Amino acid sequence: MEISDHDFKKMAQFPLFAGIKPDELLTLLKGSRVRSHSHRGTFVEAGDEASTFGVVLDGAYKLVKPTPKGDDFIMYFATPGDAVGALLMSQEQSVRYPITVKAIGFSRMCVIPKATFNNTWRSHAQILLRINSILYSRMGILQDEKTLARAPLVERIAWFLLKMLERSNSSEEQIIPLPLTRQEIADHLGVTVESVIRIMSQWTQAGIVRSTDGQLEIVRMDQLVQILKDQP
Amino acid sequence: MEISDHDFKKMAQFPLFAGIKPDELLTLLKGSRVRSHSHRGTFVEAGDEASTFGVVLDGAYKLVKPTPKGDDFIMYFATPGDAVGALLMSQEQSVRYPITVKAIGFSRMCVIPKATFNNTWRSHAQILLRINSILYSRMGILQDEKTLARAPLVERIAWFLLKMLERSNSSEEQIIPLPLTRQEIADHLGVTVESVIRIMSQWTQAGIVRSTDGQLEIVRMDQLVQILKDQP
DNA sequence: CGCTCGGTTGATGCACATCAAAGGCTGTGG
DNA sequence: CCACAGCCTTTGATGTGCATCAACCGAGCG
Repeated sequence: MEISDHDFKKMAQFPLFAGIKPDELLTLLKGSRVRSHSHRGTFVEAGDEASTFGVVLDGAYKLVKPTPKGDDFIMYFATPGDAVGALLMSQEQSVRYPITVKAIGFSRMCVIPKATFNNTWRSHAQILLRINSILYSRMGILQDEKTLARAPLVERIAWFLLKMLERSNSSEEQIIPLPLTRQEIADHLGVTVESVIRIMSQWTQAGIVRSTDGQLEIVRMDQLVQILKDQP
Repeated sequence: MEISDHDFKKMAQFPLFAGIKPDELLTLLKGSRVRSHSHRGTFVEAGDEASTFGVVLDGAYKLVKPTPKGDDFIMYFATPGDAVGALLMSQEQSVRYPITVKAIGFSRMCVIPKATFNNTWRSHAQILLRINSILYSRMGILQDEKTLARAPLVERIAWFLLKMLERSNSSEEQIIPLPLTRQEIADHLGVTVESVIRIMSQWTQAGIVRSTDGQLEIVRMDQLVQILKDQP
Protein backbone atom coordinates (compact mmCIF):
# COMPACT_ATOMS: atom_id res chain seq x y z
CA MET A 1 0.00 0.00 0.00
CA GLU A 2 1.60 3.20 -1.13
CA ILE A 3 -1.23 5.43 -0.01
CA SER A 4 -0.75 7.91 2.79
CA ASP A 5 -2.83 7.61 5.89
CA HIS A 6 -4.41 10.96 5.16
CA ASP A 7 -5.53 9.95 1.69
CA PHE A 8 -6.78 6.63 2.95
CA LYS A 9 -9.00 8.32 5.50
CA LYS A 10 -10.26 10.70 2.89
CA MET A 11 -11.28 7.87 0.62
CA ALA A 12 -13.07 6.08 3.45
CA GLN A 13 -15.34 9.12 3.68
CA PHE A 14 -16.48 8.95 0.08
CA PRO A 15 -20.04 7.67 -0.51
CA LEU A 16 -18.50 5.04 -2.76
CA PHE A 17 -16.80 3.45 0.23
CA ALA A 18 -19.20 4.43 3.00
CA GLY A 19 -19.80 1.69 5.52
CA ILE A 20 -16.90 -0.42 4.33
CA LYS A 21 -14.52 -1.57 7.01
CA PRO A 22 -10.93 -0.27 6.84
CA ASP A 23 -9.34 -3.67 6.36
CA GLU A 24 -11.82 -4.41 3.62
CA LEU A 25 -11.04 -1.11 1.98
CA LEU A 26 -7.40 -2.08 2.12
CA THR A 27 -8.01 -5.10 -0.07
CA LEU A 28 -10.15 -3.03 -2.43
CA LEU A 29 -7.25 -0.63 -2.87
CA LYS A 30 -4.58 -3.29 -3.25
CA GLY A 31 -1.83 -2.23 -5.61
CA SER A 32 -3.19 1.26 -6.06
CA ARG A 33 -1.27 4.49 -5.79
CA VAL A 34 -1.90 8.19 -5.92
CA ARG A 35 -0.96 10.19 -9.00
CA SER A 36 -1.07 13.93 -9.28
CA HIS A 37 -1.64 15.91 -12.43
CA SER A 38 -0.97 19.52 -13.21
CA HIS A 39 -3.49 21.63 -15.10
CA ARG A 40 -4.46 19.92 -18.35
CA GLY A 41 -2.41 16.86 -17.43
CA THR A 42 -3.78 13.64 -18.91
CA PHE A 43 -4.76 10.66 -16.78
CA VAL A 44 -5.88 8.34 -19.55
CA GLU A 45 -6.13 8.81 -23.29
CA ALA A 46 -9.08 7.68 -25.40
CA GLY A 47 -8.18 4.53 -27.30
CA ASP A 48 -5.55 3.35 -24.83
CA GLU A 49 -5.91 -0.03 -23.27
CA ALA A 50 -7.89 0.15 -20.06
CA SER A 51 -5.61 -1.33 -17.45
CA THR A 52 -6.53 0.93 -14.56
CA PHE A 53 -9.39 2.96 -13.20
CA GLY A 54 -9.43 5.66 -10.58
CA VAL A 55 -11.10 7.60 -7.82
CA VAL A 56 -10.71 11.37 -7.74
CA LEU A 57 -9.07 12.65 -4.57
CA ASP A 58 -8.56 16.37 -5.16
CA GLY A 59 -9.28 18.92 -7.81
CA ALA A 60 -11.31 17.88 -10.83
CA TYR A 61 -11.04 16.01 -14.08
CA LYS A 62 -12.92 16.41 -17.32
CA LEU A 63 -14.01 13.39 -19.33
CA VAL A 64 -13.54 14.36 -22.94
CA LYS A 65 -14.83 12.57 -26.00
CA PRO A 66 -12.85 13.49 -29.10
CA THR A 67 -14.76 13.90 -32.37
CA PRO A 68 -13.46 13.37 -35.94
CA LYS A 69 -13.16 17.12 -36.32
CA GLY A 70 -11.33 18.45 -33.28
CA ASP A 71 -14.53 19.43 -31.54
CA ASP A 72 -13.87 17.75 -28.20
CA PHE A 73 -17.00 17.13 -26.23
CA ILE A 74 -16.85 17.21 -22.45
CA MET A 75 -19.05 14.38 -21.19
CA TYR A 76 -18.66 14.87 -17.48
CA PHE A 77 -16.78 16.74 -14.80
CA ALA A 78 -15.46 14.35 -12.16
CA THR A 79 -14.96 15.80 -8.68
CA PRO A 80 -13.55 14.26 -5.47
CA GLY A 81 -15.24 10.97 -4.67
CA ASP A 82 -16.13 10.27 -8.27
CA ALA A 83 -15.04 7.05 -9.91
CA VAL A 84 -13.47 7.26 -13.35
CA GLY A 85 -13.47 4.26 -15.64
CA ALA A 86 -14.89 1.87 -13.05
CA LEU A 87 -17.80 1.11 -15.30
CA LEU A 88 -15.37 -0.02 -17.93
CA MET A 89 -13.80 -2.59 -15.65
CA SER A 90 -17.00 -4.57 -15.30
CA GLN A 91 -17.13 -5.17 -19.04
CA GLU A 92 -16.05 -8.62 -20.13
CA GLN A 93 -14.44 -7.56 -23.38
CA SER A 94 -13.85 -3.99 -24.56
CA VAL A 95 -10.67 -2.91 -22.93
CA ARG A 96 -10.09 0.53 -24.46
CA TYR A 97 -10.95 3.82 -22.85
CA PRO A 98 -13.72 5.54 -24.78
CA ILE A 99 -12.72 8.91 -23.41
CA THR A 100 -9.75 11.05 -22.50
CA VAL A 101 -9.48 12.19 -18.89
CA LYS A 102 -7.74 15.50 -18.19
CA ALA A 103 -7.09 17.39 -15.01
CA ILE A 104 -8.60 20.82 -14.44
CA GLY A 105 -6.16 22.65 -12.23
CA PHE A 106 -3.82 20.67 -10.00
CA SER A 107 -5.58 17.41 -9.18
CA ARG A 108 -4.94 14.05 -7.63
CA MET A 109 -6.34 10.64 -8.44
CA CYS A 110 -6.09 7.27 -6.72
CA VAL A 111 -5.21 4.84 -9.50
CA ILE A 112 -6.38 1.26 -9.07
CA PRO A 113 -5.18 -1.60 -11.25
CA LYS A 114 -7.67 -3.68 -13.20
CA ALA A 115 -6.43 -6.81 -11.49
CA THR A 116 -7.66 -5.51 -8.17
CA PHE A 117 -11.07 -4.95 -9.68
CA ASN A 118 -11.18 -8.50 -10.94
CA ASN A 119 -9.96 -9.93 -7.66
CA THR A 120 -12.07 -8.07 -5.15
CA TRP A 121 -14.49 -5.53 -6.64
CA ARG A 122 -16.01 -7.93 -9.11
CA SER A 123 -17.45 -10.18 -6.42
CA HIS A 124 -18.22 -7.46 -3.90
CA ALA A 125 -21.96 -6.84 -4.17
CA GLN A 126 -21.95 -3.78 -1.94
CA ILE A 127 -19.37 -1.94 -3.98
CA LEU A 128 -21.04 -2.93 -7.25
CA LEU A 129 -24.24 -1.38 -5.95
CA ARG A 130 -22.35 1.81 -5.20
CA ILE A 131 -20.93 1.92 -8.68
CA ASN A 132 -24.44 1.40 -9.94
CA SER A 133 -25.49 4.34 -7.89
CA ILE A 134 -22.78 6.60 -9.29
CA LEU A 135 -23.71 5.51 -12.79
CA TYR A 136 -27.31 6.17 -12.10
CA SER A 137 -26.71 9.74 -11.12
CA ARG A 138 -24.43 10.32 -14.06
CA MET A 139 -27.03 8.84 -16.35
CA GLY A 140 -29.64 11.14 -14.86
CA ILE A 141 -27.48 14.13 -15.71
CA LEU A 142 -27.02 12.95 -19.28
CA GLN A 143 -30.75 12.46 -19.61
CA ASP A 144 -31.56 15.86 -18.22
CA GLU A 145 -29.12 17.39 -20.65
CA LYS A 146 -30.71 15.54 -23.49
CA THR A 147 -34.08 16.87 -22.43
CA LEU A 148 -32.75 20.40 -22.45
CA ALA A 149 -31.24 20.03 -25.91
CA ARG A 150 -34.17 21.87 -27.47
CA ALA A 151 -34.25 24.63 -24.91
CA PRO A 152 -32.72 28.00 -25.72
CA LEU A 153 -29.07 28.37 -24.79
CA VAL A 154 -29.71 30.76 -21.90
CA GLU A 155 -31.70 28.07 -20.17
CA ARG A 156 -29.11 25.39 -20.77
CA ILE A 157 -26.27 27.44 -19.35
CA ALA A 158 -28.35 28.44 -16.36
CA TRP A 159 -29.24 24.82 -15.75
CA PHE A 160 -25.63 23.73 -16.07
CA LEU A 161 -24.29 26.29 -13.63
CA LEU A 162 -26.96 25.47 -11.09
CA LYS A 163 -26.22 21.78 -11.44
CA MET A 164 -22.51 22.32 -10.91
CA LEU A 165 -23.20 24.45 -7.88
CA GLU A 166 -25.56 21.87 -6.46
CA ARG A 167 -22.91 19.19 -6.80
CA SER A 168 -20.29 21.16 -4.93
CA ASN A 169 -22.72 21.82 -2.15
CA SER A 170 -20.45 24.01 -0.12
CA SER A 171 -23.59 25.86 0.96
CA GLU A 172 -21.65 28.93 2.06
CA GLU A 173 -20.39 30.89 -0.90
CA GLN A 174 -21.99 30.16 -4.24
CA ILE A 175 -18.74 29.44 -5.99
CA ILE A 176 -18.20 26.66 -8.47
CA PRO A 177 -15.11 24.92 -7.09
CA LEU A 178 -13.32 24.32 -10.35
CA PRO A 179 -11.78 26.84 -12.73
CA LEU A 180 -14.33 26.54 -15.56
CA THR A 181 -13.53 28.41 -18.75
CA ARG A 182 -16.27 29.45 -21.17
CA GLN A 183 -14.64 27.14 -23.66
CA GLU A 184 -15.28 24.23 -21.32
CA ILE A 185 -18.86 25.22 -20.76
CA ALA A 186 -19.29 25.42 -24.51
CA ASP A 187 -17.61 22.06 -25.05
CA HIS A 188 -19.91 20.53 -22.48
CA LEU A 189 -23.11 21.95 -23.92
CA GLY A 190 -22.11 21.37 -27.50
CA VAL A 191 -22.18 25.00 -28.59
CA THR A 192 -19.54 27.56 -29.56
CA VAL A 193 -17.53 29.69 -27.16
CA GLU A 194 -18.88 32.86 -28.70
CA SER A 195 -22.46 31.94 -27.92
CA VAL A 196 -21.62 31.15 -24.32
CA ILE A 197 -19.72 34.39 -23.95
CA ARG A 198 -22.52 36.49 -25.41
CA ILE A 199 -24.90 35.19 -22.77
CA MET A 200 -22.54 35.18 -19.82
CA SER A 201 -21.28 38.67 -20.54
CA GLN A 202 -24.82 39.90 -20.14
CA TRP A 203 -25.07 38.04 -16.86
CA THR A 204 -21.82 39.54 -15.64
CA GLN A 205 -23.07 43.01 -16.47
CA ALA A 206 -26.38 42.30 -14.79
CA GLY A 207 -24.49 41.16 -11.71
CA ILE A 208 -25.84 37.64 -11.84
CA VAL A 209 -22.44 35.97 -12.05
CA ARG A 210 -18.89 37.09 -11.39
CA SER A 211 -15.57 35.55 -12.38
CA THR A 212 -12.73 35.91 -9.91
CA ASP A 213 -9.39 34.32 -10.65
CA GLY A 214 -10.71 31.45 -12.70
CA GLN A 215 -13.53 30.57 -10.33
CA LEU A 216 -17.13 31.32 -11.17
CA GLU A 217 -19.31 32.87 -8.54
CA ILE A 218 -23.08 32.82 -8.79
CA VAL A 219 -24.20 36.07 -7.22
CA ARG A 220 -27.89 35.95 -7.95
CA MET A 221 -28.92 32.34 -7.98
CA ASP A 222 -32.58 33.31 -7.89
CA GLN A 223 -32.18 35.03 -11.25
CA LEU A 224 -30.86 31.86 -12.83
CA VAL A 225 -33.71 29.86 -11.36
CA GLN A 226 -36.05 32.48 -12.76
CA ILE A 227 -34.62 32.01 -16.24
CA LEU A 228 -35.37 28.31 -16.04
CA LYS A 229 -38.92 28.95 -14.91
CA ASP A 230 -39.63 31.72 -17.36
CA GLN A 231 -39.87 29.54 -20.43
CA PRO A 232 -42.98 27.42 -20.07
CA MET B 1 -44.11 -18.85 -10.16
CA GLU B 2 -46.68 -17.68 -12.64
CA ILE B 3 -44.35 -17.69 -15.61
CA SER B 4 -44.84 -20.15 -18.42
CA ASP B 5 -42.13 -22.60 -19.21
CA HIS B 6 -41.67 -21.04 -22.61
CA ASP B 7 -41.12 -17.56 -21.20
CA PHE B 8 -38.79 -18.90 -18.56
CA LYS B 9 -36.58 -20.53 -21.15
CA LYS B 10 -36.60 -17.39 -23.21
CA MET B 11 -35.40 -15.32 -20.28
CA ALA B 12 -32.64 -17.79 -19.51
CA GLN B 13 -31.23 -17.02 -22.97
CA PHE B 14 -30.91 -13.31 -22.35
CA PRO B 15 -27.38 -11.98 -21.80
CA LEU B 16 -28.61 -10.58 -18.50
CA PHE B 17 -29.13 -14.11 -17.19
CA ALA B 18 -26.54 -15.99 -19.22
CA GLY B 19 -24.70 -18.63 -17.24
CA ILE B 20 -27.11 -18.51 -14.35
CA LYS B 21 -28.45 -21.86 -13.23
CA PRO B 22 -32.21 -22.47 -13.65
CA ASP B 23 -32.91 -22.88 -9.96
CA GLU B 24 -30.98 -19.71 -9.25
CA LEU B 25 -32.96 -17.91 -11.91
CA LEU B 26 -36.10 -19.12 -10.21
CA THR B 27 -35.21 -17.29 -7.03
CA LEU B 28 -34.25 -14.17 -9.03
CA LEU B 29 -37.71 -14.19 -10.58
CA LYS B 30 -39.61 -14.88 -7.37
CA GLY B 31 -43.00 -13.22 -7.32
CA SER B 32 -42.74 -11.95 -10.87
CA ARG B 33 -45.33 -12.28 -13.57
CA VAL B 34 -45.75 -11.47 -17.23
CA ARG B 35 -47.83 -8.51 -18.31
CA SER B 36 -48.76 -7.69 -21.85
CA HIS B 37 -49.44 -4.25 -23.26
CA SER B 38 -51.20 -3.19 -26.40
CA HIS B 39 -49.77 -0.44 -28.61
CA ARG B 40 -49.14 2.69 -26.58
CA GLY B 41 -50.07 0.86 -23.39
CA THR B 42 -48.27 2.18 -20.31
CA PHE B 43 -46.10 0.00 -18.10
CA VAL B 44 -45.05 2.63 -15.58
CA GLU B 45 -45.77 6.34 -15.35
CA ALA B 46 -43.16 8.97 -14.51
CA GLY B 47 -43.59 10.11 -10.93
CA ASP B 48 -45.20 6.90 -9.71
CA GLU B 49 -43.64 5.04 -6.86
CA ALA B 50 -41.10 2.53 -8.10
CA SER B 51 -42.29 -0.78 -6.68
CA THR B 52 -41.37 -3.00 -9.60
CA PHE B 53 -38.93 -3.28 -12.45
CA GLY B 54 -39.04 -5.41 -15.56
CA VAL B 55 -37.36 -7.32 -18.31
CA VAL B 56 -38.70 -6.98 -21.85
CA LEU B 57 -39.88 -10.29 -23.33
CA ASP B 58 -41.47 -9.35 -26.65
CA GLY B 59 -42.03 -6.28 -28.73
CA ALA B 60 -40.50 -3.01 -27.60
CA TYR B 61 -40.98 -0.21 -25.10
CA LYS B 62 -40.03 3.43 -25.26
CA LEU B 63 -38.68 5.23 -22.23
CA VAL B 64 -40.16 8.70 -22.35
CA LYS B 65 -39.16 11.72 -20.32
CA PRO B 66 -41.94 14.29 -20.17
CA THR B 67 -40.98 17.97 -20.34
CA PRO B 68 -42.83 20.96 -18.85
CA LYS B 69 -44.19 21.76 -22.30
CA GLY B 70 -45.59 18.54 -23.75
CA ASP B 71 -42.45 17.86 -25.77
CA ASP B 72 -41.90 14.27 -24.64
CA PHE B 73 -38.36 13.12 -25.14
CA ILE B 74 -37.69 9.46 -25.90
CA MET B 75 -34.62 8.46 -23.93
CA TYR B 76 -34.30 4.87 -25.02
CA PHE B 77 -35.96 2.06 -26.92
CA ALA B 78 -35.98 -1.13 -24.87
CA THR B 79 -36.07 -4.38 -26.82
CA PRO B 80 -36.29 -8.03 -25.68
CA GLY B 81 -33.65 -8.82 -23.06
CA ASP B 82 -33.45 -5.22 -21.89
CA ALA B 83 -33.98 -4.38 -18.25
CA VAL B 84 -36.28 -1.48 -17.43
CA GLY B 85 -35.99 0.30 -14.10
CA ALA B 86 -33.46 -2.13 -12.65
CA LEU B 87 -31.03 0.71 -12.12
CA LEU B 88 -33.59 2.42 -10.00
CA MET B 89 -33.90 -0.51 -7.64
CA SER B 90 -30.30 -0.28 -6.52
CA GLN B 91 -30.85 3.25 -5.23
CA GLU B 92 -31.19 3.54 -1.50
CA GLN B 93 -33.69 6.36 -1.49
CA SER B 94 -35.42 7.81 -4.56
CA VAL B 95 -38.35 5.57 -5.21
CA ARG B 96 -40.11 7.34 -8.08
CA TYR B 97 -39.81 6.48 -11.72
CA PRO B 98 -38.09 9.30 -13.58
CA ILE B 99 -39.60 8.19 -16.88
CA THR B 100 -42.76 6.83 -18.45
CA VAL B 101 -42.52 3.47 -20.18
CA LYS B 102 -44.87 2.79 -23.09
CA ALA B 103 -45.28 -0.18 -25.39
CA ILE B 104 -44.61 0.14 -29.11
CA GLY B 105 -46.92 -2.38 -30.74
CA PHE B 106 -48.11 -5.38 -28.78
CA SER B 107 -45.43 -6.14 -26.20
CA ARG B 108 -44.79 -8.25 -23.15
CA MET B 109 -42.78 -7.58 -20.05
CA CYS B 110 -41.74 -9.73 -17.12
CA VAL B 111 -42.55 -7.64 -14.05
CA ILE B 112 -40.40 -8.24 -10.98
CA PRO B 113 -41.25 -6.87 -7.53
CA LYS B 114 -38.79 -4.63 -5.73
CA ALA B 115 -38.76 -7.02 -2.79
CA THR B 116 -37.20 -9.69 -4.98
CA PHE B 117 -34.47 -7.27 -5.96
CA ASN B 118 -33.73 -6.53 -2.34
CA ASN B 119 -33.77 -10.17 -1.35
CA THR B 120 -31.74 -11.77 -4.09
CA TRP B 121 -30.45 -9.37 -6.75
CA ARG B 122 -28.92 -6.94 -4.31
CA SER B 123 -26.39 -9.43 -3.02
CA HIS B 124 -25.82 -11.26 -6.28
CA ALA B 125 -22.55 -9.92 -7.66
CA GLN B 126 -22.86 -11.64 -11.00
CA ILE B 127 -26.23 -10.12 -11.80
CA LEU B 128 -25.12 -6.70 -10.58
CA LEU B 129 -22.24 -6.86 -13.01
CA ARG B 130 -24.68 -7.66 -15.79
CA ILE B 131 -26.83 -4.69 -14.88
CA ASN B 132 -23.68 -2.61 -14.92
CA SER B 133 -23.00 -3.90 -18.36
CA ILE B 134 -26.44 -2.96 -19.63
CA LEU B 135 -26.06 0.47 -18.12
CA TYR B 136 -22.71 0.87 -19.66
CA SER B 137 -23.98 0.23 -23.14
CA ARG B 138 -26.93 2.54 -22.60
CA MET B 139 -24.61 5.22 -21.31
CA GLY B 140 -22.44 4.78 -24.38
CA ILE B 141 -25.42 5.41 -26.59
CA LEU B 142 -26.34 8.55 -24.67
CA GLN B 143 -22.77 9.78 -24.96
CA ASP B 144 -22.59 9.10 -28.66
CA GLU B 145 -25.81 10.99 -29.13
CA LYS B 146 -24.47 13.89 -27.17
CA THR B 147 -21.40 13.93 -29.36
CA LEU B 148 -23.57 14.04 -32.46
CA ALA B 149 -25.65 16.91 -31.11
CA ARG B 150 -23.71 19.41 -33.22
CA ALA B 151 -23.79 17.33 -36.37
CA PRO B 152 -26.30 18.15 -39.12
CA LEU B 153 -29.60 16.35 -38.85
CA VAL B 154 -28.99 14.06 -41.83
CA GLU B 155 -26.05 12.58 -40.01
CA ARG B 156 -27.90 12.15 -36.77
CA ILE B 157 -30.80 10.32 -38.36
CA ALA B 158 -28.44 8.12 -40.36
CA TRP B 159 -26.54 7.29 -37.22
CA PHE B 160 -29.70 6.53 -35.31
CA LEU B 161 -31.11 4.17 -37.93
CA LEU B 162 -27.81 2.33 -38.21
CA LYS B 163 -27.62 1.98 -34.46
CA MET B 164 -31.13 0.59 -34.27
CA LEU B 165 -30.36 -1.87 -37.03
CA GLU B 166 -27.15 -2.93 -35.36
CA ARG B 167 -29.01 -3.65 -32.15
CA SER B 168 -31.57 -5.90 -33.81
CA ASN B 169 -28.80 -7.81 -35.50
CA SER B 170 -31.07 -10.10 -37.48
CA SER B 171 -28.37 -9.98 -40.18
CA GLU B 172 -30.74 -11.18 -42.89
CA GLU B 173 -33.10 -8.44 -43.89
CA GLN B 174 -32.18 -4.91 -42.94
CA ILE B 175 -35.44 -4.18 -41.19
CA ILE B 176 -35.76 -2.30 -37.94
CA PRO B 177 -37.90 -4.65 -35.87
CA LEU B 178 -40.16 -2.10 -34.26
CA PRO B 179 -42.79 0.11 -35.86
CA LEU B 180 -40.94 3.43 -35.60
CA THR B 181 -42.88 6.52 -36.58
CA ARG B 182 -41.13 9.68 -37.74
CA GLN B 183 -42.62 11.34 -34.70
CA GLU B 184 -40.74 8.90 -32.49
CA ILE B 185 -37.50 9.42 -34.35
CA ALA B 186 -37.99 13.17 -33.91
CA ASP B 187 -38.80 12.79 -30.23
CA HIS B 188 -35.69 10.74 -29.75
CA LEU B 189 -33.36 13.14 -31.54
CA GLY B 190 -34.94 16.23 -30.09
CA VAL B 191 -36.05 17.76 -33.37
CA THR B 192 -39.41 18.36 -35.06
CA VAL B 193 -41.34 15.80 -37.10
CA GLU B 194 -41.22 18.02 -40.14
CA SER B 195 -37.45 18.09 -40.20
CA VAL B 196 -37.24 14.33 -39.94
CA ILE B 197 -39.81 13.89 -42.68
CA ARG B 198 -38.06 16.28 -45.04
CA ILE B 199 -34.89 14.23 -44.81
CA MET B 200 -36.43 10.79 -44.85
CA SER B 201 -38.68 11.63 -47.78
CA GLN B 202 -35.58 12.30 -49.82
CA TRP B 203 -34.15 8.99 -48.72
CA THR B 204 -37.33 7.17 -49.66
CA GLN B 205 -37.23 8.75 -53.10
CA ALA B 206 -33.57 7.91 -53.47
CA GLY B 207 -34.37 4.32 -52.56
CA ILE B 208 -32.21 4.35 -49.46
CA VAL B 209 -35.01 3.43 -47.08
CA ARG B 210 -38.49 2.01 -47.50
CA SER B 211 -41.43 1.91 -45.10
CA THR B 212 -43.64 -1.15 -45.29
CA ASP B 213 -46.54 -1.51 -42.87
CA GLY B 214 -45.00 0.43 -40.06
CA GLN B 215 -41.60 -1.23 -40.27
CA LEU B 216 -38.60 0.60 -41.63
CA GLU B 217 -36.36 -1.16 -44.09
CA ILE B 218 -32.86 0.07 -44.85
CA VAL B 219 -32.31 -0.73 -48.49
CA ARG B 220 -28.97 0.93 -49.04
CA MET B 221 -27.07 0.77 -45.80
CA ASP B 222 -23.86 1.76 -47.56
CA GLN B 223 -25.45 5.09 -48.49
CA LEU B 224 -26.20 5.85 -44.84
CA VAL B 225 -22.67 4.93 -43.86
CA GLN B 226 -21.46 7.20 -46.62
CA ILE B 227 -23.46 10.10 -45.20
CA LEU B 228 -21.72 9.63 -41.84
CA LYS B 229 -18.31 9.56 -43.46
CA ASP B 230 -18.92 12.45 -45.80
CA GLN B 231 -18.84 15.18 -43.21
CA PRO B 232 -15.24 15.55 -42.03
C1' DC C 1 9.34 40.46 -25.65
C1' DG C 2 6.85 37.41 -28.32
C1' DC C 3 3.95 33.66 -27.16
C1' DT C 4 -0.20 31.28 -26.01
C1' DC C 5 -4.58 31.41 -23.70
C1' DG C 6 -8.90 33.26 -22.34
C1' DG C 7 -12.28 36.62 -23.16
C1' DT C 8 -14.97 39.88 -26.18
C1' DT C 9 -17.49 42.04 -30.10
C1' DG C 10 -19.55 42.61 -34.69
C1' DA C 11 -21.27 41.14 -39.45
C1' DT C 12 -23.29 37.62 -42.11
C1' DG C 13 -25.56 33.32 -43.23
C1' DC C 14 -27.86 28.97 -42.82
C1' DA C 15 -30.14 24.89 -40.69
C1' DC C 16 -33.82 24.03 -38.47
C1' DA C 17 -38.15 25.69 -35.96
C1' DT C 18 -42.61 27.38 -36.47
C1' DC C 19 -47.05 27.94 -38.48
C1' DA C 20 -50.44 26.47 -41.65
C1' DA C 21 -53.05 23.36 -44.45
C1' DA C 22 -54.30 19.00 -46.27
C1' DG C 23 -54.77 13.92 -47.35
C1' DG C 24 -54.59 8.86 -45.98
C1' DC C 25 -55.31 5.37 -42.63
C1' DT C 26 -57.25 3.06 -38.43
C1' DG C 27 -60.11 2.29 -34.92
C1' DT C 28 -64.44 3.33 -32.54
C1' DG C 29 -69.02 4.31 -31.47
C1' DG C 30 -73.65 5.70 -32.88
C1' DC D 1 -72.09 0.66 -41.98
C1' DC D 2 -70.94 5.15 -41.94
C1' DA D 3 -69.16 9.20 -39.57
C1' DC D 4 -65.92 11.01 -36.88
C1' DA D 5 -61.70 11.52 -34.26
C1' DG D 6 -57.01 10.74 -33.73
C1' DC D 7 -52.69 9.62 -35.62
C1' DC D 8 -49.25 9.70 -39.22
C1' DT D 9 -47.34 11.79 -43.16
C1' DT D 10 -46.46 15.45 -46.39
C1' DT D 11 -45.46 20.12 -48.42
C1' DG D 12 -44.82 25.07 -48.48
C1' DA D 13 -43.86 29.81 -46.56
C1' DT D 14 -41.61 32.41 -43.21
C1' DG D 15 -38.72 33.37 -39.33
C1' DT D 16 -34.72 33.12 -36.03
C1' DG D 17 -31.10 31.33 -32.88
C1' DC D 18 -26.88 30.10 -33.14
C1' DA D 19 -22.69 29.04 -36.09
C1' DT D 20 -19.12 30.95 -38.63
C1' DC D 21 -15.56 34.09 -39.73
C1' DA D 22 -12.77 37.83 -38.49
C1' DA D 23 -10.50 40.89 -35.61
C1' DC D 24 -8.86 42.68 -31.22
C1' DC D 25 -7.49 43.07 -26.18
C1' DG D 26 -5.30 41.87 -21.72
C1' DA D 27 -2.81 38.75 -18.79
C1' DG D 28 0.46 35.46 -17.64
C1' DC D 29 4.81 33.33 -18.83
C1' DG D 30 9.15 31.34 -20.53
